[in-house]
Amino acid sequence: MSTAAYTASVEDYLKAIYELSRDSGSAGTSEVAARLAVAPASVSAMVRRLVEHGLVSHEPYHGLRLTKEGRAVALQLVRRHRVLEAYLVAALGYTWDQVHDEAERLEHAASPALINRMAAAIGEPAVDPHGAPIPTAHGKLEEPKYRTLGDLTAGESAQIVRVEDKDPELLRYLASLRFMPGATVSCLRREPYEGPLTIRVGSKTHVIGPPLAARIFVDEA
Amino acid sequence: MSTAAYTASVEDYLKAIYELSRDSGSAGTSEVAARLAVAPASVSAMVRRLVEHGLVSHEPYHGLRLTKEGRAVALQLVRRHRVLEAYLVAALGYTWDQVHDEAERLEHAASPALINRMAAAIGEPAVDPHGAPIPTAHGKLEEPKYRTLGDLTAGESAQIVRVEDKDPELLRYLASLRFMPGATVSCLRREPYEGPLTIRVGSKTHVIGPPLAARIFVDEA
DNA sequence: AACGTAATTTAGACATGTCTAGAATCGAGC
DNA sequence: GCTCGATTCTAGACATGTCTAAATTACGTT
Repeated sequence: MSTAAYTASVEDYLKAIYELSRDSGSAGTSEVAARLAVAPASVSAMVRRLVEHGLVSHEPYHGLRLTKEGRAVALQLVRRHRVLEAYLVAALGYTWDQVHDEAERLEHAASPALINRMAAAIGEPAVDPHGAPIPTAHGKLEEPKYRTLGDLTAGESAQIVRVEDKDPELLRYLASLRFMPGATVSCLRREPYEGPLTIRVGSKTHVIGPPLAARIFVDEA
Repeated sequence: MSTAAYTASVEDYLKAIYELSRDSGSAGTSEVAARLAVAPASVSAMVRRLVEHGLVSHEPYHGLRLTKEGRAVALQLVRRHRVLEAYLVAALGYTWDQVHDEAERLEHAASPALINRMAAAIGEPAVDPHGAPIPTAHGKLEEPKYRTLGDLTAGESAQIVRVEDKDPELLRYLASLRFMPGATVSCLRREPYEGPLTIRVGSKTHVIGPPLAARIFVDEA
């Protein structure tokens, strides 16, 4: 519980650990260091404090896990971030490649009340502009594991539901291809040996490589 | 010029010095300390750094002045603060007593681009919800010195143009009296020896003391 | 089972911004 | 012109969050 106010750094570490351990269950020191662009030693130092505050459990040399409290803090930050992104696009005319950095700064300063007002003003969206689901004010979040565009077999159709959100250049490229959440796509061809995929979206076809295809998430059409 | 990014603390000090020296020409160490709720020694330490960065000039024991660069930074912060206040009221349904604290946190995180979008979205207001003028994106600000409600002579009428903005309780009280920018007021009576003033606004009359009257600014009706 | 590499942690340093305690300075009143 | 009280500055300490360099641990390979 606790309404303790944590520093921006503490929140950033918790969010990083949350996102890294979402798939693998736990996060490694240098993974966290890489994501936050700090030295591994800095992570060790911070982790000591996070453990003291009961936000993280740490088995030395074997990884980090969030406690219940740590996860709650992380989810509130994720909510603030995603609501801000959605609001900037829906209410202030931002494009989806411009919102990540702005939200990254605002998320530490915006009060929960402001976030709730913003969410209400744009109709309580369920996902952010990149298709990432928004936790509720009570910290509930369902984050389905989708297949990626690279998992489609030739001839298969699907709907784009989410894309990776951190790289503005990637987002501009995807927008130019109309590879955006809601779009229906068909896999026309798959070249063998990890070769390129031919994808149709609308009336256009594009050839993309597997690394890009792995960053685009799809669901049943 | 310089697009150097200053820390939130540095910006806060510059804003405090700006606001304190606006009237008196220069600001004292303990005035700044009181406004920022820090010890005078902390101000001395910070001032040393501000001088090194060319943001403040300091004649030891005799006060602080902003340099051109320091004033530019302060004015940008003032702009961010006042645009945020105006936006929260106009676009998100905040009341004028709720916006100061929220804006105080957001002002350090909001980019100039966001501020400009917010200002555009609500029609480029000239003043914030308390009547304080908003500096332009280029840092131009005209801050007239108004008379106060306490300066009115009996029988005189005027228009409220601005009120002090930092005390939420005061703002709620003023709102309950309809003492808000735009309202036309008449001074019906002034009791002698710093006595209370009888003020009419709309169809109602209120009796207020000189300390309160001094915090309400008026102009020709 | 021992080795070597990679990951992790510890040790010690630094920058920022804060504090308390005490020294220096100013200026008003005598 | 001197003294006293208030203001301001300096000195030294501490908390947070970061770094580099060096020590430690884990684990796959041999």
